[in-house]
Amino acid sequence: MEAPKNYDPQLSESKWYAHWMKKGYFHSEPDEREPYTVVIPPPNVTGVLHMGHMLNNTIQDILVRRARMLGKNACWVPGTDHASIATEAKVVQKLRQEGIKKSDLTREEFLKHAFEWKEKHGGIILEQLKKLGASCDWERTSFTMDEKYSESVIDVFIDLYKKGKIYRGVRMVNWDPEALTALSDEEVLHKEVNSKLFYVRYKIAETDDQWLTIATTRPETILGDSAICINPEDPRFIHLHGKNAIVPLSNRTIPIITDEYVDMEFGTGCLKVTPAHDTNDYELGKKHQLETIDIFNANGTLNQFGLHYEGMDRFAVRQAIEKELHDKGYLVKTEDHINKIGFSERTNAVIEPRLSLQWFVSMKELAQPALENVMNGNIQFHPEKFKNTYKHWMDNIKDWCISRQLWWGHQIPAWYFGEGSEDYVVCKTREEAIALATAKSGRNITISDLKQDDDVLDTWFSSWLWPISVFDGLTAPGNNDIKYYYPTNDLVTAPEIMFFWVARMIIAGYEYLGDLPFKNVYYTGIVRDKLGRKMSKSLGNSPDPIELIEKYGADGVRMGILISSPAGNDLPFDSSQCEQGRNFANKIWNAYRLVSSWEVQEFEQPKSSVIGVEWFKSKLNKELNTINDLYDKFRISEALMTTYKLVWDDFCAWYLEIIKPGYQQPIDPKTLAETKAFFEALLKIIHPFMPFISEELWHSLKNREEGNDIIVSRWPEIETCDEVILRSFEKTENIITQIRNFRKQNNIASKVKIELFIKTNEETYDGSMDPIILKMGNLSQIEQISEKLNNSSSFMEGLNEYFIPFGEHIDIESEKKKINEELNHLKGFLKSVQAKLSNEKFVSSAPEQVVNMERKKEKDANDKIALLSEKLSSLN
RNA sequence: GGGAGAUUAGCUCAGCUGGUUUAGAGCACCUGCCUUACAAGCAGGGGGUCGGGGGUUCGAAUCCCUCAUCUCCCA
Repeated sequence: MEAPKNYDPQLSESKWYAHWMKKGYFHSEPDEREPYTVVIPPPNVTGVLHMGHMLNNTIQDILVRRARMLGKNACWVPGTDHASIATEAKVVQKLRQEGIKKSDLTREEFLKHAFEWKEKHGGIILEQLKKLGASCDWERTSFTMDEKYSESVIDVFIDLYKKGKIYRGVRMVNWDPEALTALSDEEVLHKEVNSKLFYVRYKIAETDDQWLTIATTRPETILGDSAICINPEDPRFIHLHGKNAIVPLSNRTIPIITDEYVDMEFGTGCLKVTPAHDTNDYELGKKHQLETIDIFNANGTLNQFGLHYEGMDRFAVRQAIEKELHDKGYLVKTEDHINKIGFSERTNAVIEPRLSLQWFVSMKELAQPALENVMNGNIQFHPEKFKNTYKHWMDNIKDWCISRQLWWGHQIPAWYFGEGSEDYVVCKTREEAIALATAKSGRNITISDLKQDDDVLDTWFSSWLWPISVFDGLTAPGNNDIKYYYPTNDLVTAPEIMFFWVARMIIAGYEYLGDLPFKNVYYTGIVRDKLGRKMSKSLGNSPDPIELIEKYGADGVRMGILISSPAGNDLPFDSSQCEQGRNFANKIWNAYRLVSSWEVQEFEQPKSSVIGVEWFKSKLNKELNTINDLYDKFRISEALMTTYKLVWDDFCAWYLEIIKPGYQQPIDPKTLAETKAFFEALLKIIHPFMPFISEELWHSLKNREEGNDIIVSRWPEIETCDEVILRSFEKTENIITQIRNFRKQNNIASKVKIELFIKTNEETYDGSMDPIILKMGNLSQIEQISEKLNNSSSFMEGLNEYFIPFGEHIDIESEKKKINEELNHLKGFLKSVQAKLSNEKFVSSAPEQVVNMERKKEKDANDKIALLSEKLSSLN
């Protein structure tokens, strides 16, 4: 049965994916081959596929498939991340819809709900990746809360604690009043916001009517003020040194202190100090031993220190207090002001700096090898510019707050046996805890005396072990997998999580295995919509990837998303790009239809086919070489573009047209065999980008033995490439284009045969390409002549002149115009060349080669101008 | 406020260890074609002086300075 005109992706995709799965091609076990390992950036377990995943996983699949074809033992480990805060937020929300409050549940009950949710929604994203064609080793699917995995997380906590790298302490942390947890610095997004600057006056103590004015963006925190601070150098406020001030509304007396920290230029030069609610104020408070008055509850409402505002939300209080300050004469004025405010990455709540007791990892020392090995190139970033960002962060690395006041995650293995700040032990089990606590306290501790820390660990405290723990590298050290697959090869991820994840994996890699976790990091860009906005669920501007796949085919979408996406660049995505991908698939499909339609008959290979084959062999090798090089440089989208042009332009538009027999004519066996061999090689090159159609046609092209699938075929080897024939063919293309141009300008149908005469002025002309020109130009003959041919249209290629005899309706004027345009161009060119050559300094100081080149340009241009001028005069 | 990067055809990007022809590609666009592989196609074509200014050099999109605009990271 004849193949349909258009390629239908639906028919091949599920078929071949199932076939690959059945054959176990994605599964990897250690063997004697060279390993090629990629670990997926684990998506949130309850997430759904978005365009960012599509880009990211397409790139990984391309790398993995190519490595497999290069004969490596390719292993792509998939999995999901428990994403503690994001998942917990979703579960809490879902429970709320059912009328259940988290606070009404015990930890165990809540976790039961969470696991149910995970069972129901977890892993949808992995199923979606299969639609994309991702060749992950699904037998190795990991989850950051798997038993072994969790064990390794806890082990690492204990180990770092024992090494003194983890400590517990009261610090100013980023508090998310909505999720009711602390966040790491990296989880806070700073945004510019229009706000107001409030000028509030404070009475100076023991005076009747002396005041000072402060400027603040947060008037509600007045109730937590512990001091007023001025710059000691500020001449305006010398009289305030050593005095006290009265806090409005609460009427507390607070000291006026001096510190260089205060910017005399900003606001009024008087700063109110609220150590409990601002990071800088906290530092000031510590320095000057100020009282710390925390006026907020955990959820952002005011507590008893908030006086009559107790129980109200912080933002409501800001409005109310503005009014009260105004009514009571404390508010001097307000001004519009733009400042940066921190928002929770997950809940988008305004972050409240809050003093609390948390666990921290001390990072400075741990970070050293991770910094060095990126800077010295042991780990390579693509593009390299991200090294700068990385270095900047690593040089200024801060301690990492790892405790989260959540339940979904790895519960911190600390056991408390008393109220004292040191009354705890860190260990794996309750039994160990009893023994340790007994020893530490010097009294007999029983189970009922022990309470495990309620908090869980930051999600990234488990993700940073990903390349190690998916291979059980910590719980079963030195096992075959970890020995074989680690270090992994390439990591493909977004620059946004360079600090969250990439940097910390590198740190963990060196700390725990003494080796890098991966050799290359490929940073993808952010997928944006046409308007340049980041694609997000809340904006609703992200197309559903699954719908795209249904519409354009997985191959089409893969190509569409990759075609204009160099590493590290944002990708403005428009679904019309997938059309290009779909069209390409269709082009390949039709090339196959053509090749498969030919009848074979025994006869001698036409001269044009002999040359065509010879040329394409060289062309294929040259471009394959380029493609390999681009892969090595991680210039994946350029490798795709090169492949696209090789297939569409060189193979379809040129090669197939050259060897194509006339309508209903047979083809000779030699040409057909060679063409099929080319087609096979091309399908292999296409396969990493478009796995489905390449597998489909691989089987259409030939009956294959069981197990002879393109996915496990060998990547084409580079053979020699004849540069001479390539250059000669380029000229031939020009000649044929000129002939087509002549036809078009003179309205001569492509079916009508025409004659071509050549006057050769170049010695190298050997006529070897004539059979191709004859066929592609649809010529009746090519004849060499030694004199100009009158009454003809002509063009030049190099210095050779080509003549096509005039038909009846040739437009001499347009012929002249054409020649004049070319002359003008050449004269302009010549002028620029001569300008250089007449410059003595150029001739004396430029390298000889360069000067000679310019001389040759000058000669060529002159020769050509002479020939064209002559031609022009012959037309007159 | 500190740091990094970018600015090349309508769009997305190459080119940037300075010199192989007065800048390349894909898409989009324009013109003509339903020429029996493909109109999801074929053939042909137009379009930028490389963000502005200054400098170094025999020579700059490519190096330096400066201004402008944008993006990202950090505080």
